[in-house]
Amino acid sequence: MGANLGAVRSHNTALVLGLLREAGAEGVSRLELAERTGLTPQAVSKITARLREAGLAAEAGRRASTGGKPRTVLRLVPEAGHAVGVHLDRDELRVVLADLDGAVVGERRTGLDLGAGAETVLGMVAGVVDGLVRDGLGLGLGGLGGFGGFGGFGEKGRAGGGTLLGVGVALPGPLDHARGVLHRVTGFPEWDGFPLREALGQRLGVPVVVDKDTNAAALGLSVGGEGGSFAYLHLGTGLGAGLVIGGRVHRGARTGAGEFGHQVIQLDGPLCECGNRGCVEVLCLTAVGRGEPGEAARVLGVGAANLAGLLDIDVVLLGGRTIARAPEVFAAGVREVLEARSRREGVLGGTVPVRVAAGGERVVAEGAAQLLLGPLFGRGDA
Amino acid sequence: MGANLGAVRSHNTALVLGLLREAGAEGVSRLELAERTGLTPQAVSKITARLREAGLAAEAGRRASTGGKPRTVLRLVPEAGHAVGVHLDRDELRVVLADLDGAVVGERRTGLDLGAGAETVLGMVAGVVDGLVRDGLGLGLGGLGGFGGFGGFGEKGRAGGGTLLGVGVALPGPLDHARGVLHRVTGFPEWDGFPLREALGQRLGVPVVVDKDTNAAALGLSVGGEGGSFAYLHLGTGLGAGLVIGGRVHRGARTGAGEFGHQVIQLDGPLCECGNRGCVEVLCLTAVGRGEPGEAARVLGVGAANLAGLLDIDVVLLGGRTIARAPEVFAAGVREVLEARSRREGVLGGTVPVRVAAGGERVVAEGAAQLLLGPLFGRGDA
DNA sequence: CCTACTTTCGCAACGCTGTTGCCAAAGTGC
DNA sequence: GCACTTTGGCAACAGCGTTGCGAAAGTAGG
Repeated sequence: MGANLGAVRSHNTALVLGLLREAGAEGVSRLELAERTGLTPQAVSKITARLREAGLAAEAGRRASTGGKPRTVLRLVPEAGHAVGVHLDRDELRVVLADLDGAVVGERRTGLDLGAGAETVLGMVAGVVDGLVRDGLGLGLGGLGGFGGFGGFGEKGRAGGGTLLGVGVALPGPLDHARGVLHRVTGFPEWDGFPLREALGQRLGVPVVVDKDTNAAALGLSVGGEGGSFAYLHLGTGLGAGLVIGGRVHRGARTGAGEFGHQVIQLDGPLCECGNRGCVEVLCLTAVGRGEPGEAARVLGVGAANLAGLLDIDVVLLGGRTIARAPEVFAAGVREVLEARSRREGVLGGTVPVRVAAGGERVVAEGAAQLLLGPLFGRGDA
Repeated sequence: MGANLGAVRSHNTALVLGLLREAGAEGVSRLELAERTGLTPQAVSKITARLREAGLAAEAGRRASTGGKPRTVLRLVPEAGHAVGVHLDRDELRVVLADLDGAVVGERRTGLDLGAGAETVLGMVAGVVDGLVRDGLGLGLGGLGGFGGFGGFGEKGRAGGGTLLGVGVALPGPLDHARGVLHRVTGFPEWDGFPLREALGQRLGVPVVVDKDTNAAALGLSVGGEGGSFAYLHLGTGLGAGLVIGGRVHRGARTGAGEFGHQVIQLDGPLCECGNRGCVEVLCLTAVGRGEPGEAARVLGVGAANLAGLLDIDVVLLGGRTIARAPEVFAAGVREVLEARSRREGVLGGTVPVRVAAGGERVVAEGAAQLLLGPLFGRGDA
């Protein structure tokens, strides 16, 4: 909890690295970095010098002069590091290899039966990950080792395509993010209490981070440019939410946050499989089943409006397979409820916007990779 | 956003000060502080030496020996600083004077008509605050001046009963916490857009912080010992919530968070004065009006369960005049809903506990004082 | 082309942070 | 009374961002 000089260093380094990533290929000058961090130009120079020495940043041309020496533009070196993102769904496995920028440089996709048993699935995941890394980075796992702070980016760790930071795994159902232990994957009781993080970490020899699929997606969207606070509502075979509050994923003490599907919005309504009555999920999915996406959107909108009012978020993002089948219908329907409510209540700052999340079906896997990449840029749990 | 050495210093100082406050009259030893902050004992010695020199901390006896030199116990000096908390309600004005510990050392209470106009009310508040400070600290306002960081605790600032840090004002209705501007006090349109922070600050000559009543109460309860994350549900003439997430009050970007009363839990339910249908507030208050507190508690419980599931909070606290009339009925009713839901869903870590908030009717005013005291202990907005 | 000026950015010295090594102080136990 | 344990202050230290200053690299005007 207490801060020492090392903490200052890594905090400021992460901050600068984050701004470099945001700038993308266009780059940023040292003075702009100084302005945006509140640090002195000299401090930025020292920090960027360390980053350049580590191979994480590089000079990339210069700006036009404004009457004096032109500013030197710095940019992130995306190939300096990679992370693997695994989306483990009920019937599908998707694995992506992402560089520091978050850009996908390799992808594998295959069918999967989550019920085939932990060892079988684990072996499958390990095999696909190993193959992808071997192809993408030109080397296998095992010899790479982990990544311990910034010292880890020394000469030794780099080889071929750069350091592999680790593997992020996103999957549905309650789990313990901090310990990486699954709790209860709905419909697959054989996974109860499975220590996924440790098991996969030992198998692959690199750091592994586990999170709920909705949280991973929210993290990915947050790093991808959705600043501030937002809710990602995922409507697929179930309904869940990932919450980003003040730029950080909100998981709650037990990684239980985001139980959006079982918010009750209809007292004594129809019975949900969770045992309650009138949950958003059962109302929404039965409407979809009846072929009434408009009604489903309205129900989803009521839940979204509740959430937006309670947390004062900046934007609502929609995703998931069911949304993908009629994105505009859902977006419009949810938007209408939010607009109507803000009109009546005279909410400050206007209506909360509603959008369909960018990234499509790959959003969860990309977010899973960000579980490893994010901490580099100050988006981690620390 | 960037951190420099001054930031490290004030962060660690606030951390130590916070642990000293938590320890209360019992005190803490330097080594315990070192363990709990993660700092070295020597760093703690330096920090506490500064605090003792500033008059904020003092030695207070020693522990029993465990085989060597006994530990010296340090404690906070509560009289080293005070803050005023103002609870501005629709029909009542309550002002408390609190010391660094948050203990109330003086209180005034009087009837009030919020509709009497801004200038009249402002004059009344200023008069009561000035009288309370004069009696409590043995000096008037004006010569005291503000408090700028830790340098402000120099010899000059202290006089009589110690430094006055400022005045915190809590009141209902939407407002802008950052700017201290009211937006819309329900039922009193003459306050729309009133710059309360600036107006009262100029009048009193000390820093003023403005916040919603529910947020102030939540802050007070958080500092008072409710650690972690919780929701404070306030049921009085209206229904609102104050949210504490990870030890910090969550206000949202526009201070709009906590709109709990108008969460819709009954699609197409009875019309609420806000224009929506089936809000928790209208369902709950009409049940109270019908003389059915049990039904009101059930409705409140459904809303609380939605909130608890969405945010994964540690505890639900109840407060407000309506709760105070039948505290056990409400607590039991809300608890029952939460227990039933967690039983059905098999929520990890058991049921979220429900309690009636400590502090009674003074909880908002005490929390308002914490708007000034909190930042000293790392509970501020920074 | 040369001079004057502006702007960027690195080197060196600095102040301040927490850390480390060492030792005096203040107890207990035999 | 001696040996030992534990606490906590003094002094030297390493590392952080900051400040002062000057070299580098452009533009603008004669």
